[in-house]
Amino acid sequence: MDDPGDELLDRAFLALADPARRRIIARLSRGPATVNELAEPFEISKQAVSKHIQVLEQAQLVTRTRDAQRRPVHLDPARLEALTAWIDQYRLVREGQFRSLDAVLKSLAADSGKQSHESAKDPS
Amino acid sequence: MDDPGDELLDRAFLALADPARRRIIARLSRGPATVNELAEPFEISKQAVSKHIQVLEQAQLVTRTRDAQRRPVHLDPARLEALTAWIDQYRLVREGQFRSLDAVLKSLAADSGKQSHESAKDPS
DNA sequence: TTCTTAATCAACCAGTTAGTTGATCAAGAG
DNA sequence: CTCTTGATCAACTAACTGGTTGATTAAGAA
Repeated sequence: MDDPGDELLDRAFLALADPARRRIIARLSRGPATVNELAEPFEISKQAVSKHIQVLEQAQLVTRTRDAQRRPVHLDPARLEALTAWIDQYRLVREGQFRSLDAVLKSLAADSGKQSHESAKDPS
Repeated sequence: MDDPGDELLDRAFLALADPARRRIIARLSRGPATVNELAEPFEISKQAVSKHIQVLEQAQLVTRTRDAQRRPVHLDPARLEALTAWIDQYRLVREGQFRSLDAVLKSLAADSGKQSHESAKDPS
């Protein structure tokens, strides 16, 4: 009953449900950074930032390496893709309500012109 | 300093960070449903499901209408798109680290001009 | 009117999260 | 060795989350 992928989705979405962690993601998208570097633009303590990074790490959104005393944090875009993959399952399905579908239309070319979808897929 | 759109992102990601609410989203992607219908596959009480729907509603992921005593819940895909829009800002940026891009490549067909420059500013 | 159904409101409880401060560990530098 | 830097660990608090049960509102049906 427990989909093992569920917990990872839980952690990932929860990790992004915090503006500080989203800012950390944004910063890491420009390259790896240490805890001190990440903590600098925030008013919160370094320990608090370290906890945020732990949350991101448990969600597998970032990884940490070693460099002498420093522990540089790297963004792992693969997990971000898992989130968009989940969302993309649903953001299109009710055709009466969508808006800008540009990117998705090509990946749904097989399903064009219909509004019924008998997908027996039951994720999360 | 605080982006007002931030709070909506907070709520939306937090709303999705729960398997029950993701199942509700999945169910609603197949059409509107009442609270009782949504509560049926769960073991939790109807009140708990009602709370979940409130969370989704505050995140503007769903809307509620009125039909006699029933209050059918509808999925609002627009907000899901806002989430993918946020993620898409970052999921590709570090070219040296990506992994499986299969699904993404087609949606980036128009973006073919961008490629990597090897870590120009990063001491390793 | 009374009865049933659909759903929310209110109060409460257990577990978790985000933040703090202070101590500790690990790796160089002197 | 000692000292400094980078980062984590430990303990604690305040606030929030997810769930419960019981009462209440709202709309029809009898």
